[in-house]
Amino acid sequence: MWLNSTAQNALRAVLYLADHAADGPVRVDDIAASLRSPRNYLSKTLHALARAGVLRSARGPKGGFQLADPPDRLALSRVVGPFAPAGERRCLVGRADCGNAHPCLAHHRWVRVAAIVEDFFGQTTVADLLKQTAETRAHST
Amino acid sequence: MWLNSTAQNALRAVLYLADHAADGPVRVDDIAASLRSPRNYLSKTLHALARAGVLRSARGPKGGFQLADPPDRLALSRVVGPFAPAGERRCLVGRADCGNAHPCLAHHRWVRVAAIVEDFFGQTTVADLLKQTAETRAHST
DNA sequence: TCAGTTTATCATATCATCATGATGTTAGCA
DNA sequence: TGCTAACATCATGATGATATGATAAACTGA
Repeated sequence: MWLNSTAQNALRAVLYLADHAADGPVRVDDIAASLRSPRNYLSKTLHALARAGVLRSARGPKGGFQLADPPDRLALSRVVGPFAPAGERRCLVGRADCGNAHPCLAHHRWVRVAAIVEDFFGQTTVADLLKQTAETRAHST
Repeated sequence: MWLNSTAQNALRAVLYLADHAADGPVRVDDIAASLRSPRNYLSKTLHALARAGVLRSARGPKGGFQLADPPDRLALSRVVGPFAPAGERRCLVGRADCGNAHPCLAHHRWVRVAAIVEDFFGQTTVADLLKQTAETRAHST
């Protein structure tokens, strides 16, 4: 819905890595198989995350990808940001000059909603999502 | 940001039509010139809105487009909905089977945010946005 | 150093979206 | 009827996202 499929894959891969943090570096093949995601395309995506400082990558035997920071230091915006369209504006109708100074008709109502969404990505960490499962498991058990 | 450019054009065109409701049918050429939007592409977009019951279209002299309902009966979701990707799911990471029964890791936190956004589109009407300008004008005058 | 493993990257293919131009279709009016 | 105005639609192309396959580069362990 809100994220393009590349960003979705990136987020799923990061969650997978966070869940397998204890295993050390994880190979692209393993992640791709688990997510049922195309290998080389995922490789490119993960490499972009490495460039963004979200992951660390290592080549050769014993190589693979792992988180560069602990999950509670990793906000979703850092995972998803590298895959957002370049000129991402905040105007609902796409006006380049829309802002508090020159608002479009929808601006004042829309900024409030947009802020909530941005907060979600900025405040929620990967650790929060993993915690969520722990709670769910506690309930369902 | 959140809407593709077709949906943005649709919304801007509808706002334009609501603002010029008194003029009777408005020609595509006039709308396209005002929005600086490609004529034929806009025509296709407006036709889709007509099929969706948002607009009425008439061909020939004295023809053009106009709103099918009063602006206060026209929620933004009706304007924007016809241009949302078909399989639009609500799962943040794109899992088809994600829901309260089989939640993905992000589900519980994300549904709250998604609901707020959906409320915005469902509750806000075109009339609300026009009203907004009136208020802004009142302040700035 | 050499062989094997794994990521990095390039060239290319595919598909949907966005867009243009040409042509078809319908309505009003003399 | 026939002309003109206006929307409707078709064929085609441009662009960017998604994806595949081949190859390069780097690391490990022997």
